[in-house]
Amino acid sequence: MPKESLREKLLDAGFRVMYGKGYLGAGIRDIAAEANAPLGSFTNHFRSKEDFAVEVLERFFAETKKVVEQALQDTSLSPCARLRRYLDLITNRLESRGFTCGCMIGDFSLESAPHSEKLRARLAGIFAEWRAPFAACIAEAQATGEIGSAFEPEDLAEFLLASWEGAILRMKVERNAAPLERFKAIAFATVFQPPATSHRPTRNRVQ
Amino acid sequence: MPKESLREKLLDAGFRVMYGKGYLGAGIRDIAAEANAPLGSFTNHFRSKEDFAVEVLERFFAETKKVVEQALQDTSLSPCARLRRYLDLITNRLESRGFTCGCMIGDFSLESAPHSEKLRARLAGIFAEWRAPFAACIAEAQATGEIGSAFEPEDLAEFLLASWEGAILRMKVERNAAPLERFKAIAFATVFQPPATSHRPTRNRVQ
DNA sequence: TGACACAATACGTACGAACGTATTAGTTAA
DNA sequence: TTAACTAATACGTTCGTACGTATTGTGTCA
Repeated sequence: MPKESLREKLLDAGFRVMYGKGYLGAGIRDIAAEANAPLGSFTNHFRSKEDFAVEVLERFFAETKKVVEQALQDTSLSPCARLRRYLDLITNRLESRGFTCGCMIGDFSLESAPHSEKLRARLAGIFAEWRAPFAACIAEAQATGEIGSAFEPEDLAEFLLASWEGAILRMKVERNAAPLERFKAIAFATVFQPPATSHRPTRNRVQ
Repeated sequence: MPKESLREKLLDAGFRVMYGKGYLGAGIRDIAAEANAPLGSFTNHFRSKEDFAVEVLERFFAETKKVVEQALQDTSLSPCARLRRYLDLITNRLESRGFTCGCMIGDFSLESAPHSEKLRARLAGIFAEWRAPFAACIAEAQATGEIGSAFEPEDLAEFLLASWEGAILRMKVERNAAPLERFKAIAFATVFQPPATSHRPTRNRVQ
């Protein structure tokens, strides 16, 4: 084998730079410099910036999945508490960066979905994959009555993750935890609560 | 007065181009070309792209405020129905663009908040101004019992707008109305509903 | 009334930097 | 020796911005 590859270092650096400055905002040279790698190594390992970004996004998602696992598979907590735990863990991570960075998945959704069909398609897949364990957890909560069964678990999971992205978006402008805490307080006091009345209608179907 | 100014045409074009391609994605030349204006006119009228973007954002917000007014001041509807009407009006607008464009305020929040302190500060102000009429409407709904009073109207308004931004974000990736309809269905069946039980605790305070 | 200075704007062009990408020579280790 | 990779440089384009000049309407004064 030849010299030790800089591929991993480039992806790590790309993760940091793109997380902070977005897809368009992060230049190839910024990334190479952050990785202490020459520009040629980038060309050697990646066909294009777009392909590179897909791999970086994959990395971010892999990290996110770890957090999901950590929170949602903690069977010492009730299903609902597990959901909350996930949001708390993410909150801690966002705080550690001073609330300046949000979620790369959300960032890419807004910024690169119009530019790159490749990224958009992958993002759609990521959302589906992301949602699954949450839907499972919500289904469990519905089975125990901890959450109302008025909506499908998949719809509630989508709602949770999408709205959470919205809270993160607000956080980025406000630069503090208030939008996150507000979301958690309201969501877990309303949507993710036992059914209020006993005469709930049959399960709603989101059209 | 000299020749007819191209300032307005440039702002209109900037609105269209930046709405579609984002702040970084939209080049000065794209905008000038869209306005059928020479590049020099841009320089003549605007100190910088950043300053230009603030004015474009102002334009978008002015349009948004019109929709807010149209929906929230329709006293033929109940307060809660007015909130829903706003979301429906926005849904129609998003549909007319094929769900490819979202909300410029949200887009700029993610994309330009890290780059431009000027834009970030204005965005924070815009959100506060945007929230006010919703908070008033929610307060009215709480007074009539149409919505529970467990949370402050301002917090609920923030929650509504932030989560709605999250739904729009998802819409941009999915390219259809499902995330929007899902949000409306769930939100108005849970958060924006009368208090479920009669023994609600005293009003929660979001920390 | 008419010449003229003025301000505001249009307009074409140019600058320097940064962009993403490509090329080529050199280095390393199996 | 050869494949994999580093390393440096170069290419063509586009970026945001700046400058110099032309053009146009307006107010002023002889």
